[in-house]
Amino acid sequence: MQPSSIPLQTLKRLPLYVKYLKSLPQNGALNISATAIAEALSLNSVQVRKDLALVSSGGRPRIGYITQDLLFDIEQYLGYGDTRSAVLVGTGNLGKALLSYKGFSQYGLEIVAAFDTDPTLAGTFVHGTRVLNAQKLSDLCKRMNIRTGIITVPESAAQRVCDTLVESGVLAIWNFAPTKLKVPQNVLVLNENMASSLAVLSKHLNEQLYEAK
Amino acid sequence: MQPSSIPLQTLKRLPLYVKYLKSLPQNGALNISATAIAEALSLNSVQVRKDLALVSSGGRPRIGYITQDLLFDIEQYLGYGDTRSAVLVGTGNLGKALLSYKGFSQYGLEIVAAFDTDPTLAGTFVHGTRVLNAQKLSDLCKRMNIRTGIITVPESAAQRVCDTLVESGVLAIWNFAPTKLKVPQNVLVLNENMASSLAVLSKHLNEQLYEAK
DNA sequence: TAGATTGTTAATCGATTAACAATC
DNA sequence: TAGATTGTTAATCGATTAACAATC
Repeated sequence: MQPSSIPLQTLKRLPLYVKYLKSLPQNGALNISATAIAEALSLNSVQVRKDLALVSSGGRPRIGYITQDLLFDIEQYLGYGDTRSAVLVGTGNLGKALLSYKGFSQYGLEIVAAFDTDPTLAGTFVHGTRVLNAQKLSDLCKRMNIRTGIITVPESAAQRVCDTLVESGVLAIWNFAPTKLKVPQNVLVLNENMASSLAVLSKHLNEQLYEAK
Repeated sequence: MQPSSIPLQTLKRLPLYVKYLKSLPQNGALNISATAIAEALSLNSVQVRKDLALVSSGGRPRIGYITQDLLFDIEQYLGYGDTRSAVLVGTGNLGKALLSYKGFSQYGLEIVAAFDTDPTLAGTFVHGTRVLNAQKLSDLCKRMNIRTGIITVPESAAQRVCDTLVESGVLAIWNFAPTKLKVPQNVLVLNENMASSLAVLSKHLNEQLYEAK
């Protein structure tokens, strides 16, 4: 497999296709067209065709794709096949919310343990995931070859946690703390930025209310 | 004020500038340069200069901006001045996490009430916010002129909640349910899409692990 | 003055959309 | 066959980055 580089935006849309294909009735039509997918997801049909062409070669004019084959190809591409183990650090409200989120395994991610500095939490379970003392973070990551870390600690602790994760071999970090993490070049940090979203919402409202006058 | 249209990406970066400017020591330098901001946030300096020029005219060569004036201009632009009231629907784990998030008021958003269909929750408080029966959603939105709604209900209920919000005058919806909401053209829906983020993480890992071989 | 920093114009880049030939 | 659907090439669009003159 080539470490081929598809456009980032395409990559982000692939899970939408997976979700839609899975939502189709099992006893429905055998085939699905890019046009139909585009229609259902309110996307441009050329865009969908291009996306699909990048990860599958099963498309046939007039017929479309065999639904199950297409689904397989996309999941294959995304690497959903082999489930990835992840750790979550920080079992505050947001951490708990993520732990309770049922959808992760569907996307090939399994949170094998959660960590917190509060010693009274050690040994407890949150939504079925064991909480361990933060001191054990590095050990467990190394021992289990963990490559993905989710950071849901307060801003003040985020960089320290990040450093520990990186030092323990983690290569991808999903950061929910509102801070810019410093990492080596080979480590990917994905920031979930609520403030940016709020700015977009807020501005839209300003404009709507202004124009309404 | 014009309903001027700055680039979406600029809009998303503005909160980062606000946060950084607020983090500076009160007794520090009076001025700040776009160059310094860019450096601190790991952004391109031309990009920052362009962003700032769009919302402030206080920049002076060799000197930069007066920190407090710049902060005021950005916040002014974002409309953080007048706090916006919002409602949150669905007090599951994610809803609770958002309610506990202290940062909203900082961005001009105040969640005035939360709603849930579970009648046993009615009248309780979650992190200081009152939980009301979902039946009262429409009434309260209309009465309080609520323009922003946050949806943290399961996918199956999301569209129904969305319809109620829109019918009650809400113009901006922050959707955490993994579904595409149908709304009139003047309503903005901002989707918080965890699956897309996971796809990006997952792919990066594939490549890292592949290349490492 | 010298040079750091601004704002702006032009070039580049990445993604979307339009146009269209190929094909089942 | 006719026409729906594919994949691809070209045009457009939006954002980033480079180059540079203006200025304090």
